[in-house]
Amino acid sequence: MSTSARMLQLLSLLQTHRYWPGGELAARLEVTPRTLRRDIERLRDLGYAVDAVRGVAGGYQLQPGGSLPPLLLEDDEAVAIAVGLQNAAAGVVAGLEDTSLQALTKVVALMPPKLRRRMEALTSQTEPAPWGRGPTIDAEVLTTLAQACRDHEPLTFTYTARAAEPTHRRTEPHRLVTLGRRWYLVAWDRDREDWRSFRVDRIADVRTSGQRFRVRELPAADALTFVREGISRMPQRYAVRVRFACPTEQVSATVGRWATVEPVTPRAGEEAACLMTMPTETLDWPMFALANTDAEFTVEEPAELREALARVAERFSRAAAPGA
Amino acid sequence: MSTSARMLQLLSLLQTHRYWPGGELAARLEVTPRTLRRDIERLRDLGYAVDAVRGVAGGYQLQPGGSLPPLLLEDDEAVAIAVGLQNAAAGVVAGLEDTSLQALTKVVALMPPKLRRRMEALTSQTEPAPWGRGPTIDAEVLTTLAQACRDHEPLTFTYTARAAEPTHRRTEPHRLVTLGRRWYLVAWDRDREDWRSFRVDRIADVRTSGQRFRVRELPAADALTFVREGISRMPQRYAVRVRFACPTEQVSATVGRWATVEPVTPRAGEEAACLMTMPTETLDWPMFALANTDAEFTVEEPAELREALARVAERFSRAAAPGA
DNA sequence: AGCAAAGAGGTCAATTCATGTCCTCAATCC
DNA sequence: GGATTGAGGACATGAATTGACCTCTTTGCT
Repeated sequence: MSTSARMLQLLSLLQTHRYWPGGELAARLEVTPRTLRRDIERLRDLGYAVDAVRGVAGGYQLQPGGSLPPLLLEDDEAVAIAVGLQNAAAGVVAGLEDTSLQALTKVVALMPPKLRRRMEALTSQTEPAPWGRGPTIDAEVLTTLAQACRDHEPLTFTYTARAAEPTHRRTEPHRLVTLGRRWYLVAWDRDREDWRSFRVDRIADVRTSGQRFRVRELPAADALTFVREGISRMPQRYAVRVRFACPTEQVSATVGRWATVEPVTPRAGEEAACLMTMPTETLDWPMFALANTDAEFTVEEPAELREALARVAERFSRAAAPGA
Repeated sequence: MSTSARMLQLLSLLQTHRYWPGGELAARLEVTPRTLRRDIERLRDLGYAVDAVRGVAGGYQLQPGGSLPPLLLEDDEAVAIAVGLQNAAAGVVAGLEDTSLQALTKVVALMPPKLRRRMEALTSQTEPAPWGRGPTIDAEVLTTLAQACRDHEPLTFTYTARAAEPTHRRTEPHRLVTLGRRWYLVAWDRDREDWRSFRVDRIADVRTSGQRFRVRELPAADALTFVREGISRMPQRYAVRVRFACPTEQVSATVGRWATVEPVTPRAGEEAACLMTMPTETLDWPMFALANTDAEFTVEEPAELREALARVAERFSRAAAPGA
């Protein structure tokens, strides 16, 4: 085995176990202990913190150092990472979408096909968050887009705008942005000769040509504002406003960060009161929040929520009726 | 620079961009193009699929090959991976807890302290799943335990059993198991001289001595059964059973994999019917499911759910009342 | 069609590097 | 104190690496 290959293997071995007796490492690498010591020295020169314990039952271990060493992952671990990152990119971990996507792109781009298939299989059976994260995105599509943006490769895909026939698009991808649990691709449409933003979950059959294009300048402050401006002209979602007759904490404990809760002045006979504001696309999740806060409330907006509540109340009382 | 270091750097460069003109790579590595070609050849010999595009504007790119190359991650990416994995280990992605933990252990063990701090900071502000995943676990505790189990290192920690004073424990960790969104450590308690299972979220102040111990044999088929036997003597949760007057698909679309839904024979006047069975600790989530399936249903078990439904129905109808 | 750019790769000589052997020293545990 | 295990210097041998120079092929551009 060549020296470089051996160094990689040594790093890999050091990552799987905490302690490695020098003799055992030397045997695994099929070199003399002296050479092993030299290899360890080389690793140290490269900046990796290899600790050694002397004496009986001594050995080597890889310590956290100044920088992260190259990670040598087992197949299963790589799949776990990909699935975890996909979740994170989908917005489960707020604020880390971009970075997660970046890491995901790197991992997916290098994953052998069999691992990719395993990942796909696992993702499809992953439960989407109960409050409806919206349509699931395909990791492969997303990472392909990210890569094309990064490397300025032209993209073609079919796009199915809502309530419309699928259309074929030839684009120069510019950037991916995430906005309210959704991913959008900002790209120059070569046929329409204009900038467009595409919802990633409506993109399919992505193909890169392998070419590269010259970057154009986006006629907006940045990609995010471009998308936001485009969306603001779209039909609006719900803007839920609910008034609770209980302290702020009780509500925010349930709805967490997805809604803003502010205290308001309580009316006569109330201990405390607060107002929950929550932009949302579906009414499931606000209803869940309402069910779980054990407090009286009134719906200020929207009327649809009031109707939905009435329907649920009826079904629930029928189900809870003793005769049922 | 040594050859091995250069190979690692080359791999790293190839991972950051898709295309690299050979000349640029050679310049970065401070070698002649000929040597670069030889390095590329070496990488190929190591099993990495380096593609090349010839001709004008040609270059190299790293393709997915037979195995995953050593991942060279940026700091941010590593943090994103750690956070994503922690989520996955916490049970967001069912069925991947073990592997995620394994990968997380590897990443955390090698993360420089500054990254670890960034990870901790991010995790703490991560929103726990809305339906209550239970107490959050500390990634560092969890990975330390995992490492100690793997490497047979004695562990000491303080354990706070429920409604009891914290106690100091000296243990020989055996295995971590996950059961119903919780992590348990199965370990030999050196002071009590017996096997115990500890809930990880109640463990604090973990310390490893760096020693190693001789493994004992667990008096059970495996660690999972050991924990399960211990838990089965604990107070029971709810076993929800609800009958819907709608097709199976309509229900399973909402509750997904957290509940089993089986078709049952419909009564007179019903199109279809099914039975949902769902073991749970809190009633929030089944209520959410019930609200979202747009179908009539009856609660067979437990009585508490019926009562909770009645309470919610009342509050909801009050809130939906026109006078409100 | 022809040309320039860029990768593939053979050959060779000079040089560098890696290896194993043998040695002494320094911790560490029993 | 002795055994074990890592650290590391010295040295001879042999293998690997490098750069220079060359030819060939592919590709895009004019």
